[in-house]
Amino acid sequence: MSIGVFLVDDHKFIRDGLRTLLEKNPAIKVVGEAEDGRSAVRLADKLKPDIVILDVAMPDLNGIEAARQIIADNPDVKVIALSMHSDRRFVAEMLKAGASAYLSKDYVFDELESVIRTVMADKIYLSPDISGVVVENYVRQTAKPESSAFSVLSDREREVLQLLAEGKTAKEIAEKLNVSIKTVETHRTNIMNKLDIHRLAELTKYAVREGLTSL
Amino acid sequence: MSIGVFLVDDHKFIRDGLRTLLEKNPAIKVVGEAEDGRSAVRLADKLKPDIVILDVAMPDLNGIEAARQIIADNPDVKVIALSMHSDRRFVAEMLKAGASAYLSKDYVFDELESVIRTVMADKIYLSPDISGVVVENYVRQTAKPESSAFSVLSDREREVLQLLAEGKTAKEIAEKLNVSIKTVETHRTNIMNKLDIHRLAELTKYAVREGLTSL
DNA sequence: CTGAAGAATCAGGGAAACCCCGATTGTTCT
DNA sequence: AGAACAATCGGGGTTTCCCTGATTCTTCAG
Repeated sequence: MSIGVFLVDDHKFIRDGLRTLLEKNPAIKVVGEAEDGRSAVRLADKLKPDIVILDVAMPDLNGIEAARQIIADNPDVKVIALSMHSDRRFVAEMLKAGASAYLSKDYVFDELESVIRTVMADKIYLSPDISGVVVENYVRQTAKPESSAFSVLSDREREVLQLLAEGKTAKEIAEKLNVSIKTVETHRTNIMNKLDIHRLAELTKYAVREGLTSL
Repeated sequence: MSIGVFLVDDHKFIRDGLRTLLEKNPAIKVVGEAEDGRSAVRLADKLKPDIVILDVAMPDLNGIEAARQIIADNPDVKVIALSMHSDRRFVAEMLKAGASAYLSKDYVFDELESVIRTVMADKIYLSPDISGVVVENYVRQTAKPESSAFSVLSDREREVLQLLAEGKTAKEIAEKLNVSIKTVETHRTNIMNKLDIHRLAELTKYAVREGLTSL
């Protein structure tokens, strides 16, 4: 039986590239695609893939958050994270979220097959440039209490923060999340209190720094 | 008679470093310092320096805008721009603003004296890594119509945009600029219309991309 | 020189955001 | 079981946002 792969990336040409690459291997079948985190979470439940290949930075719901939710819903799925940059925070958080592999896009086309073999064997795969980051972080792990959004904010709050930083109004967020405006406003207030940032502009910059949204 | 130099940088340690460096030369006298663009403009009028050494990225009023205003008020002054990065846009805009020199901070300590000699002789000085950028830009100048904030927005609008992106409210900006809140709000509206960006979050990200503010 | 265009200034008014309350439900951890 | 926290909603008041319209002044081309 073939390995079902689900592709999630906001750039179509990358999805196409991955699909082409993967379909050269008859043991692999691409069962679906998504271009943002939210639909990825939704589709993952339906498609029941063996592997999700997931971009770290995406609109609407970022890759880390999406990974968290996908893995929570489907404990057996293997998540392979793709990233443009080898940003420390992303790597750490992705792995905490339960990803099985993290590779920078430069290496994707060379490594993808061996990555899939590795994760299917329940092992962790890191591309060469990432391993360094992980080790380095591991070494000085005791030094920093690792504050940042990912520890202070709850999942939902990070989600709201990302949408806020993408320019959505409370109303739009409420509609998207299917909750009341008041709920979103409460989240916003709580976020601002937790971070001690009371200006939308500063919040936006914070979100960019934290990788919750891109410029 | 000695050459009067006015130092403008938001990092004290850089001002200190420059001062130490400059004062080794008896022909040079540091006549003052400022740590943001707005006070730089104000002080430049009083101090009447021969040379202003100006950081490109600063809070409140950025270096490019400050250079524009300082040169407008004091046509004879020589502006030496300092920059962390050799960003194309900054270089181009700084030179358009009338700066006499542009050097990346890596080179400051080696070159500063010869830079001062050069600009005092009414010549333009570019540090090695910058010259390349300028030439490159010159080569492909015909290609791009060079849109970006610097051509669409008026001086005042850029100023307001920067303050907005720094998290200031309309009220605070109004106080700082000594105009009515309504004026600032109109500027904001005009900015949004010109850029076709109608969300503060997106505006903030735009300002960061354009280098009007930093993360 | 004159009219058009742009820049800077300000006001009114409706929508949205912000903020301080309080409240319920469910989970999790001690 | 109780405490702590997350997520959900509501009331109600202040402030900010944002759009429309309007005036003055400068600039610049015809």
